[in-house]
Amino acid sequence: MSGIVEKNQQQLAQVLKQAVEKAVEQGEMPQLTVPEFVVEVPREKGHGDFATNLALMLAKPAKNAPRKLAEIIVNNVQLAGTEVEKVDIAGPGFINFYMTPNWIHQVLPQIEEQGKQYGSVEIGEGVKIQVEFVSANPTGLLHMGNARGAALGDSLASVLEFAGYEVQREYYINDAGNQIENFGKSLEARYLQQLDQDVPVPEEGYHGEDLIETVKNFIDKHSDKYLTADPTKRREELVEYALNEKINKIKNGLLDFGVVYDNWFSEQTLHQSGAIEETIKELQQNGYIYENEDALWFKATKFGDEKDEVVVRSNGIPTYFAADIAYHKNKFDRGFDKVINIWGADHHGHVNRMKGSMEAVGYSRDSLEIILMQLVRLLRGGEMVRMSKRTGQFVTLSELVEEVGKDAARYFFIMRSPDSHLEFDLDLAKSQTNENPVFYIQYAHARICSIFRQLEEQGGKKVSAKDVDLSLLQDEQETDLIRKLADFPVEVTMAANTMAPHRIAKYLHELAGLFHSFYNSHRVIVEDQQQSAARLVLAHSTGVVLRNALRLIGVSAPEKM
RNA sequence: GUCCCGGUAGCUCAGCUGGAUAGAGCAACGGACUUCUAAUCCGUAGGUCGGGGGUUCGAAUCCCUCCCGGGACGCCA
Repeated sequence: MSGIVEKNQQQLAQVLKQAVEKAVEQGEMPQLTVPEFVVEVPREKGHGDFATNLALMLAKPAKNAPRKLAEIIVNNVQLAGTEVEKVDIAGPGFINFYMTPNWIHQVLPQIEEQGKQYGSVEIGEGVKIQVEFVSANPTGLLHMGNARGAALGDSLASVLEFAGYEVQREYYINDAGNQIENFGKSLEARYLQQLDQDVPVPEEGYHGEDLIETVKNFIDKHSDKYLTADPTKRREELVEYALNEKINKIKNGLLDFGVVYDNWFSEQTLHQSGAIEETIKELQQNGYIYENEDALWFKATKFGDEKDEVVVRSNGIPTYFAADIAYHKNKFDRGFDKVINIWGADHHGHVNRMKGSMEAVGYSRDSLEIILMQLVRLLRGGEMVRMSKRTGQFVTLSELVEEVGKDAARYFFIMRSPDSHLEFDLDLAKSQTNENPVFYIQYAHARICSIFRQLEEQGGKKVSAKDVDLSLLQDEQETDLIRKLADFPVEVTMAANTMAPHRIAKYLHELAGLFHSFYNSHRVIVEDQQQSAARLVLAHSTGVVLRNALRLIGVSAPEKM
């Protein structure tokens, strides 16, 4: 189910290879194996529809000038059965192919036929991938970093699915360990404060004011019956209640953001099942653990890391890292061929030892892929919004969605590469003007829908691409748009291969732009029935592709604006 | 000090597994609404791709080095 662009590239690569082999056979070139070469789409329109660097790559092995070799190739290439109309040799030795004017039109019936599936490819071949993202501590609310991770992870998962991978979305709930201890102490302090006791929130605790709310809810339910209870018991009850509330809030917040997980994985289960102990034992047996100052250390340096890392503290409690090793081992045990984690850049020190630990338990370090995202800078009124989790001052995901809407938020978070610091301008995201790329794209879709509403009002009807003379679409704005539609499967492939959903955002923006140009230069519904039908097919196809691409990034395609 | 990410138009960023004359959006300037939505379009202008060296037929892209900005270097997560 690959697109026509890729089909033609593959076909050309094939005939080019045969041309070289034939030339060798006839003694026009010395004995050689055909080198790696590419059939690419030139940046310049004047360089044809496709071009190859084959002759340049042959220069060394064939010991001949590239342009001379290009001539030999062109003389030997068998183009019958291809859509090639003209071949040129240009520049230092590129071979340029010009296709028949209608080669690109085939994509329109293809889009009609495949509908929601158009653009999907099969490069994944059913390989099982897990994408774990957000996994924020259930001790608080989701902040902008989590939001970026949510948009990125969900979109990446969608892209991979569309590319033929079998994908699972997972959230890891850190509901155990040290931070839960602190969480309990913080809740306890807030609880006692509500009951008029003068107890400060611990220095290393959670100072967010949302905990006050949580504790109030707890008191509504249980009144002050834990005021005099055993502190351990009191904290346990508070933690259980609060975790439940927080996780539900996180779930709902993500749901409003269009993110739905296949699995919520609890860290507690790793402690309870003994998986952590077992994993440490396995590491020990493999010789990657040693003791120092009463603590157990993992030999991360054996796997290229800078220093070793504690897995069990001197007090006998395993570290977060130990749980993480057990957790990631568990992922691979579940049969995933590839595991992708999306982390904030502040976790980068964790990457190498995590990968190393997977090697230490018998998996490949390369099967664990970690995408690090850079920070989000929030701007309002041209000024940076300061965010501090410790003081509890930050904009939450829910607040963001309420302020700018799900669509704008999701688009803004994925429109930049994860490597780039994201500048999120709240005013821009809210603005309903041409500055805002989300509206620009959605407007293109709304316009298309409007055309079909108009058509219906006039009593006209849609015609199938198969019954239309598509060769009537020859104007530049028309063919540019069709060419872009044909690129969609290529974009999906690229986005999946490089794990880069921002490519889809960029593609959408370009596609919308080409549609707007077309729309402004041509009326779709015109007197000439044939012409009208052809343009309606084009408009409809554009609508399909816009919807498919928007779906991948979780942005809606409104019919009216 | 070591490691990671970035440095491309006034601003925000694509392009980076090497290809031909480096792109987009916004901002600026000049045009287009009796028309299927002007939330749009058309045009103009804007560049030492951080600096320097190297590899090659060819470098924004790969290698080395330096400079600048951000981040990470805990028996925290």
